[in-house]
Amino acid sequence: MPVSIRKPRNRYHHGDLRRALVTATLQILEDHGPEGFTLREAARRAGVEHHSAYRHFADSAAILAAAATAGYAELRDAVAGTLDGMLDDDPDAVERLLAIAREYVAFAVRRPALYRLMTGPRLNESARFEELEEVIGQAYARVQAEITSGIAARQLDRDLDVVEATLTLWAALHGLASLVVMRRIKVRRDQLAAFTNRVVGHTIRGFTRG
Amino acid sequence: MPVSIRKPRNRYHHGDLRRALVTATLQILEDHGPEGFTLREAARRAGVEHHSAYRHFADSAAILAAAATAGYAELRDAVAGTLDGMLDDDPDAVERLLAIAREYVAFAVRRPALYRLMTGPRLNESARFEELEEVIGQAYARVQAEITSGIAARQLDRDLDVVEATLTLWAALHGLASLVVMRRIKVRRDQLAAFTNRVVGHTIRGFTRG
DNA sequence: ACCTGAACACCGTTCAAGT
DNA sequence: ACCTGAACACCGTTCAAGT
Repeated sequence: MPVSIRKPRNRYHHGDLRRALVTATLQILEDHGPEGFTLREAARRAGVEHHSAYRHFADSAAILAAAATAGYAELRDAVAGTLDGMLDDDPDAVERLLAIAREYVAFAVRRPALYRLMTGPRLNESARFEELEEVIGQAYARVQAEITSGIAARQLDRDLDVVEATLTLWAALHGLASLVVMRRIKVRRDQLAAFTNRVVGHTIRGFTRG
Repeated sequence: MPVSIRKPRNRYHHGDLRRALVTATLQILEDHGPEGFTLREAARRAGVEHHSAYRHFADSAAILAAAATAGYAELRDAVAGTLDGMLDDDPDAVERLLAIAREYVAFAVRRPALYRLMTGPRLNESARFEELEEVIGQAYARVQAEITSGIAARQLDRDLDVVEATLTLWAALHGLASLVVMRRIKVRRDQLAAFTNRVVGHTIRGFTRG
């Protein structure tokens, strides 16, 4: 008979089944793409009977929403990290927006299946998921703040509509990332940053001078 | 006993089951979105036992690919029709590219579920579907031709890389259409054309002047 | 509180016939 | 040639227990 340990680990997930299911979902996405996800497979990888997932999520869409939320948080942090890392050099607004673009596209290429989930039809009725909407809003707000301060610094056209410019950049980033991830645009990895600079540069150039 | 008619209509689909399945698929998309499609539901709407679909399609992805092919053909024709309709007035390249943009976004808004199918993850391994790739290529080629002649007419920057400019515009169109269709950007319908002009205008302005 | 287990109505795909 | 029908291994979700 084995010596019993104090902390009862035999309950297996110790209340972390929620996290385990999200982790399993992210793994499934990497292994089999967004279409490979099933609630049952996630439960299988987490080592529990599939019905257990309903203790932590309303339905299978809620698990995907949680994975997408983690993805947007990573994207938001990657963008913020890059911008914060540039603070010392204080480059101009165009450079900072290009840095956002490179980071955004790099994220999509780094996690293609997760990116497709985050922007794909399975999250269509995502208004249900507050936390997801919030973290998307945070990522968006960071981009808008950069454009706002670029205008204030007179490095972008002072007549620019901030909201519309942010949406324009967002659309350009998503469009490019999406086409690259879907392999409709083929770029070598070591060319990706330069390619992103040139493509998004066209749009950002449209933001300068009146 | 009913009078027999010469043409044996009782075979029900007369060999048009393929078309009937694609039509049914397009209807399902309109009714329930891209996630609502199942092979069995398409067969049900076409009035046949579900297995009959395998006589005409390799698998369920092939039915979706056929629906997407029809969608890209419609998009290609809509864009071409708009451009051809402008021939008399001979407007400049910027105006013609904006017309493409408005038509593209209008198509996506007109057929949101079809658009999401056409650009979504379910068509990921679309390289299998020759006809689909071909019709996408045709739509793409029409856009590239406009940019090429815009450069020749000195209305766009002569140093523009035609391929990269086309990819840039394509990304801008897809990004905008996608965000609108996914309801991440909310625009009133009667504002959509003007909004598209302003958003894509930023990018196209990046194509002008050296 | 958290997880199991059986059941239900689906799904795509394969095998074997029917006409 | 084209469609049916039964079967198989899945799926998400619900109901009812188990500890």
